[in-house]
Amino acid sequence: MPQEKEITIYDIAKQLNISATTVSRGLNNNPTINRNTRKKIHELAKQLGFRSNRFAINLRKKQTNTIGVIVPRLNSYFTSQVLSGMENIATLEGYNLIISQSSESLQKEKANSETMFSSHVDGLLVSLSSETQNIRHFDPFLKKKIPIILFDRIISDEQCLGISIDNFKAGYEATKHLLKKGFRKILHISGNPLNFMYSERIKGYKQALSEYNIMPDAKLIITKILSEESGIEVAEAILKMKHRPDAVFSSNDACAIYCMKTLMQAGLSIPNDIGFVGFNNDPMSKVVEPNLSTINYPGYAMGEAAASQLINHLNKISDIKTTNSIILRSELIIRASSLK
Amino acid sequence: MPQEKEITIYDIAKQLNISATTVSRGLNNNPTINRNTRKKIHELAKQLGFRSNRFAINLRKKQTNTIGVIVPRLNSYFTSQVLSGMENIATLEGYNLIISQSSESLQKEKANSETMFSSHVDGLLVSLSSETQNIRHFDPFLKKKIPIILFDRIISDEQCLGISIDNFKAGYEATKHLLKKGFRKILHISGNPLNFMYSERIKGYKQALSEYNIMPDAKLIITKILSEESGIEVAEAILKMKHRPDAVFSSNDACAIYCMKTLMQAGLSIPNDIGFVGFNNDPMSKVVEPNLSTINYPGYAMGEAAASQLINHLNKISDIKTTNSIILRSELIIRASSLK
DNA sequence: ATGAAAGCGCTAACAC
DNA sequence: GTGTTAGCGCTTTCAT
Repeated sequence: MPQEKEITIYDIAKQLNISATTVSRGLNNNPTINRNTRKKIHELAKQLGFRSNRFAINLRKKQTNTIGVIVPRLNSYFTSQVLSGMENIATLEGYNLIISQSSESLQKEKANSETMFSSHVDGLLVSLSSETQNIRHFDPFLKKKIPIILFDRIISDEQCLGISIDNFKAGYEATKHLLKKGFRKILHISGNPLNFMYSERIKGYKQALSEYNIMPDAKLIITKILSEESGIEVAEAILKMKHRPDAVFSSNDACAIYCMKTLMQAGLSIPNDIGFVGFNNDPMSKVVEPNLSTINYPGYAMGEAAASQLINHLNKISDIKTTNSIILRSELIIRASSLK
Repeated sequence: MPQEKEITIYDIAKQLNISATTVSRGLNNNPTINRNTRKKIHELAKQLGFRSNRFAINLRKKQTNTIGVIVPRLNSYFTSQVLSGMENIATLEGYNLIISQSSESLQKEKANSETMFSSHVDGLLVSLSSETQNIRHFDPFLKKKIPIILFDRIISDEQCLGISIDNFKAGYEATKHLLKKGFRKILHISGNPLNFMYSERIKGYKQALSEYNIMPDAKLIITKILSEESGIEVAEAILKMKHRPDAVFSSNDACAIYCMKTLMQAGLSIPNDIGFVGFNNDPMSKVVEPNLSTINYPGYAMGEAAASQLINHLNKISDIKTTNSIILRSELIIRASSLK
């Protein structure tokens, strides 16, 4: 199979005895070009197997039709949902996605952003690493008016649109639900509260408690990295407590599930001894027995929203700057783990 | 914040009173350039906020440092593992990943491949859609000697390296294990057997049976799309059977789990009434009770292997053509669901 | 309705 | 060790 030479608009021009300019215009369906000429151009292009060279186009137009995506980790169910939503919109709109993960490291996030920058992405979709406290490392993009949309793990910033759920409301609803079901001493497993999304959930948790005249107890708010292991650790801590909580609200399903399982192994009954509500609606939450009540976190919708907002902005259909945040609907899913 | 003009090597050249060529060489650390000059160039570049224009480079070099990835679906645990492995290697080696999903549709797979083609990816990493029976739609790549590596969902092809596990062996080991534990009437839930990976597993299943002098029974091999729903359907079918199987080997964990759960709800005991082995080692398999025995499917390692093979080929360190397939180690993980 | 010419930013051959 | 020159493939003035 011989390596074929790449066909260019000049090849088409030569064969048709017209100029490259005309070919270029014809290919782009510029209406100033005669219908007939256009048709001929398209036909020959197809016949010769012409494919336009994106790099020449990019070089000229200074636009790449590429969107950069940076996520904390690729190997999570939530991320895969988000990417799926983004990919659908991007493909539909003729954009490519280039994707990288920060592995929850600020340093890697910076490195990724540099790569994205020198790849001249048209826009950026970012979910911040857990280490990230500000977004000054994205300033080069902002300086060049390259739009950035933050999603899920966001930081409030004048320049960037943020897309997330109402974490306060979610935390409030989860806690309120447990209270309604008669649970009173509710332990909360949180991620790093320096992170806006976790601090909001804590606020919601406290608000719900206050409505039942319960003073939040600092010892009942445990900060963890929300892994399976930390779920087990929390369970072990609970087992050692003199006055055990009667419910747990965890900011993550995996953590909740392994906590539950460890407690059950120790002989406790869920939800009778301890009720549980998780967060994310991971597929695991429907598998564990009893099924875990949780907050549905709309990953796919979030991916779609982020991508279409960005593309609309790029196409000047809308302007990110006029909106500062978009709140997606999340909802409490009540299952057996919180029904005494 | 004013939109800054893009800095080019000419700007650097002018300020340093040297030629653009020297700047280019200096930036690329070409040793023919004086150490001192190089240092000056790098310093000024940094100071001016210079970023090289990939498109000019690509246009010249006809190489994009971009790898295209096409997967059947983005929103799966396995895929997310694979991508994570690929991303790590690619970033390390200075390659970008552009990612798209076929949604198990041949037509979308073709469309994706065209986009990748016109994006001039340096190479392609593909896991085929369930509809795909041959890879002729990738011929344009092969004609241009753009390397393609197939992974997971592969088809045997002269031109492409395939990376997968030994599906025959995995099917054999899963079945053999059940037989060893005393199960004799083993139902197998398979994906579409036109697909090589599933047909191999079936062969392994049959081989194990034959070693125990058990004739495979066509009614005990059920072809499904391997979703949660099909797991439930299979369970319902089993409940209606006169002579029920005493074990199930499912080619997918989710399917196995929902089958198990449905049977348990109907009062059957796992593994005493029916033993179970799944496939993939999904996180769910460690959550369900009893824990599901399964085949560990090394997604992360597969992603790494595929990416590094491709990059080595691109860097002429190795040649894909000399290898035709790479088999990754998979292993049986024995848990409670198959221990009578 | 079409074309000529210039240039996007970079690198590689060839010179010195 | 460094510079000159040409050209990658395309689009976009400005002409006609």
